[in-house]
This record gives sequence, C-alpha cells and structure tokens, in this order.
Amino acid sequence: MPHRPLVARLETVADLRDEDKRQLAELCTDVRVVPARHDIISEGERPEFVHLVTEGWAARYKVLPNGLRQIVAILIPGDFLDIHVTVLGQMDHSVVALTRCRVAYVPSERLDRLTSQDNGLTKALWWSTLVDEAVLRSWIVNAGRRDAYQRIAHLLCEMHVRMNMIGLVTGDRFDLPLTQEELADATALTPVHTNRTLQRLRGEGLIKLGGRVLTVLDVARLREAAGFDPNYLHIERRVRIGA
Amino acid sequence: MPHRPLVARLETVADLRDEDKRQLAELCTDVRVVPARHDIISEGERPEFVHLVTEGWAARYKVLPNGLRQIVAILIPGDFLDIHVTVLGQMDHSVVALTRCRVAYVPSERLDRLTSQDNGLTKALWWSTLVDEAVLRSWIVNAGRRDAYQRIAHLLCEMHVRMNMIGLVTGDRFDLPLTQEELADATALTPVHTNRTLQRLRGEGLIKLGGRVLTVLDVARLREAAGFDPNYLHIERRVRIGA
DNA sequence: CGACGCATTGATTGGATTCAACTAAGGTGG
DNA sequence: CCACCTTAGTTGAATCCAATCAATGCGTCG
Repeated sequence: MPHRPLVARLETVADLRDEDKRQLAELCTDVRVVPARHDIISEGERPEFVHLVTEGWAARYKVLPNGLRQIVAILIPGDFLDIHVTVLGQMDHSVVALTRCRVAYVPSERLDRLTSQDNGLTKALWWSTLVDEAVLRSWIVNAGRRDAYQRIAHLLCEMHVRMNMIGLVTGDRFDLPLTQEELADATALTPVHTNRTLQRLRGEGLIKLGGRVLTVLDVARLREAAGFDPNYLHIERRVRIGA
Repeated sequence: MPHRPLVARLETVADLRDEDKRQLAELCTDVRVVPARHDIISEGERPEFVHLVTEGWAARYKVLPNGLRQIVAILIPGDFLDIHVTVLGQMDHSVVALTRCRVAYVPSERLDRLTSQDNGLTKALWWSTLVDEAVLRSWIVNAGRRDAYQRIAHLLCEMHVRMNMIGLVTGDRFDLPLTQEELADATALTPVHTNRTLQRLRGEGLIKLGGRVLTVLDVARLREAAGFDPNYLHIERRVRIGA
C-alpha cells in the first residue's frame, strides 16, 4: 500500500492501537476507481456505503437554484466523503471527483459495528470531524471577509499544509489539480476574476502554477498575503510526531 | 429545570438511555452567568473547561488583521462552545455572549472520562458535531454564493428552525437578539447594507423585526426568497419524535 | 483538422462598501 | 426631571471590487 492515508489522518488527532490500525486498513478492502468529473455521490442519495478517498482529489459542492455552484470542501486522501449520512439520512450536497480517484466503499453497517465496539476509534473519528469543522469555519471567514487576493492565497496555503500532512509535497511543489473554474467555485469568485488574481500572485513572485502543479515560491510571503495561520489545521501533534 | 437543551439536542440524533441522560444532566452542575457582550472564551486560550450554553445566545467569531469580523456560528441553548479544544489544543477563534447567558462549565477531564466509558454518548456527541458541520457548510454557501437579500433571509430561516427545535418559538415569533451589526458580521455584509436589506424584507411583508423579536409573517415566501431547504438541519427525527 | 475545454484579455456594469450625517431610544447623573 | 451621552438604527451620495458580457488564444484529443 502506498500508505494508509486514513490511519495517517486519524493518528494526527489520536493514538491508535495496532489493533485499531488493522481494523481501519480492513475497511479499505473494496476500493473502486472513479473517473475525473464524475459524481461519487449526489445530493439526495441515501448511500449504504460510506466513502473514503484513497487517492486523488474530490470536492463537496452545492448547486443553487440560480445555477451558481459553491465548493464547500476539498477532499484529499484520507478524507471521508459522507460519514454524516448515518445521521443526516440523505446527502444535502454532492461530491465530485476532481481527478481520477480511488475510493474505498465501506459498508455503513460495518463502520457502525466497528464504532459500536471500539470506543477509541469512535473518539478518533469524532476528533477528526472536529478538525474538519475548524476547516469549514476558516472557509466561512475566507468567503465572507477576505478579498479575492487573500482568498486564493489562503486556499493555496491550506492545501499546501494539508498535502504536506499526508506526505504529498515535494520541496515546495505539489499537485493542485483544480481548474480555474473549480478554484473560483471554492473561493466564491468568478473564473475570470480568479484568473486575474492568479496572475497577480504569479506576477508578485509568490507562486508558480501551471499544468496542475503548484510551486510555492515564497511560503512566508504567501502566508503573509493570505493572513494564514495554520493553527486551525491542527498540525501540532503531527509536528511532535515528526520530531 | 426549564428544560435540558443538551439532552434535547442529542436526542435529535441518537437514542439516549435514561442513564445517559442522567449523566448529561450531571455535567451541567456548575452553571455560571455571563453578561451580554462579554467573551466566554477567547482566541488562543486553552480552557480546562468545556462550555455549554444553557440559556441565551452566543456567537463564534474571528477577527481578521484588518479588523473585519466574521461570525462563523450562532450558538443557542444546547450548543457546546469548545468541545474541539480537546483536540485542537487552543481556541482558533473566540465566543462572545450576545445576550446575558447561562453557561455550564464542564471540567474537560470529566467529559473525557464520560466519553471514554460510554460509547453511546460518544457517538451521540460525534453525530451532533456532524450536524454542526452541515450548518457550517450551508454558511459557506450563504456567504459565498447568495446575495444580501437571500443571505439574510436564509439566516432567519435557519434560526427559526433551530429555535423551534429547542421549543423556543411561539407561533411564528421568537427572540432574535442580534443587532444589525451582528447580523452583518454573520452574513458577511456591512451594517448599512444589512439595514437596507432588512427594510426590503419588511417592505415585502415577509418579516417583522424589532425589539429583539422576529415575527415570520410568511414562512413559505421567506424560505422561497432564501432558497432555504431545512434538510441540512436534520429535523427528520425530531419530527418523528414529535409525532 | 475541427472541436472542445481551459485560460486570457478588454470593456462595461452593478451590488455592496464606504463615508458621513442624522434620528430615535435608553440610561445616567446632576 | 431634564440635559447629556451612548448605542442602535436609518438615510443619502460617491466609490470600488468583483461580476458580467464578449471575444480571442491555445493546446489537445478524437
């Protein structure tokens, strides 16, 4: 296995016993490939599987009556797509594969059984959704109170850290497989304005972006521009582990 | 006890045994009063208590370097303020009392002990944070892709449903103790524009708002105006219980 | 090679902000 | 009990950031 992104993610919030890790690995038995641009789950569905991204990028999004789309989360390996359906009943939004993805299909009742017998694991899952919450809060701030320039810079900073947490950053380069239109839907801008803003970020020597790869030329200045404070992503423990 | 908002909230997502309910009630032993406009917890703190609103309204908010404020959640009785500090270590935002509040101070290790021994309760808490997540997603959509008119209408619809879920709506009236400035910070607008937009909502006969009380004159049309679908709030089970 | 998706550029428009008064309501103290 | 002050809400005019409309470049893939 390339690595176990789920185990890696949960270990950033909780200590897992070997037994736990084994259990988690076993969840990812049924892995399927979803082609780019395909919905993995759609609004209104009541899936009997819980889905987990194993490889590739996906996005939660919601389409308004007027046709506007808002991406409300970007999902990378180790992220669950729809743990909440157990509670919510049906999906209140859709998830699309931004790239070709590998997705683990976990039968709902299997996860249910697992969390019923293993308290530590339940807590780990709960805690990881608390981290997700922090990310969502920062997205509200982003869309609400930052201008286009800060907004895009902030999203790039966040993905930089998150990709780094799962070991997918090499030097200062990492895959950023978003079209400008998708970037626009994530930052609540138009594609046109996104384009102009990216040009500014490039022009000021903060980033190099092209061919689905982002190079962060000046981390400090990019964070400065974004008003980015990585604290909310809970990298503390990760750092401790890395040390 | 007026009622137990926490128990009520958790029961919308999970079946609780009497034993669970007793345990939860016992958490709310140490209840303190926080005056309006005072921070209950501030960014950067590492509280040894987990706080729970018992009475009144509070708001999570974040202030940006440029001084702009964004409210990222409105908290009403039954809502935890800071369960996530167990995981995140320190607060990445502040919580202010919008009204005079009653707040339960629960020693962190007590909640920790409780969730370590009672799996059902852990799950209930986890699930309730999954519902919170859904609310956060809808706020991103709100700030990102709706215009001022829809945005404010949407927030009013949400609070209408949430207040109703904890039994605080009488007819179509409920307390909405938000100043226009606070409403603006929650919807990512300016106070001035918020004012004009409220006037429009009033002028069109959708609401009556004044003296901290909102009357929804036409629920259907207000929801129509907002593009509001209550599904994300997970009222299903509640309905079932009520039936 | 034609077609389609994506990126880019220019010109114009508009929703919301900003700046600046001004009114109304409530509380306080002399 | 009324001057005084503060806070919340309201109104108008000017400005601006981002949206919109519209076209063009450009690479790639069937």
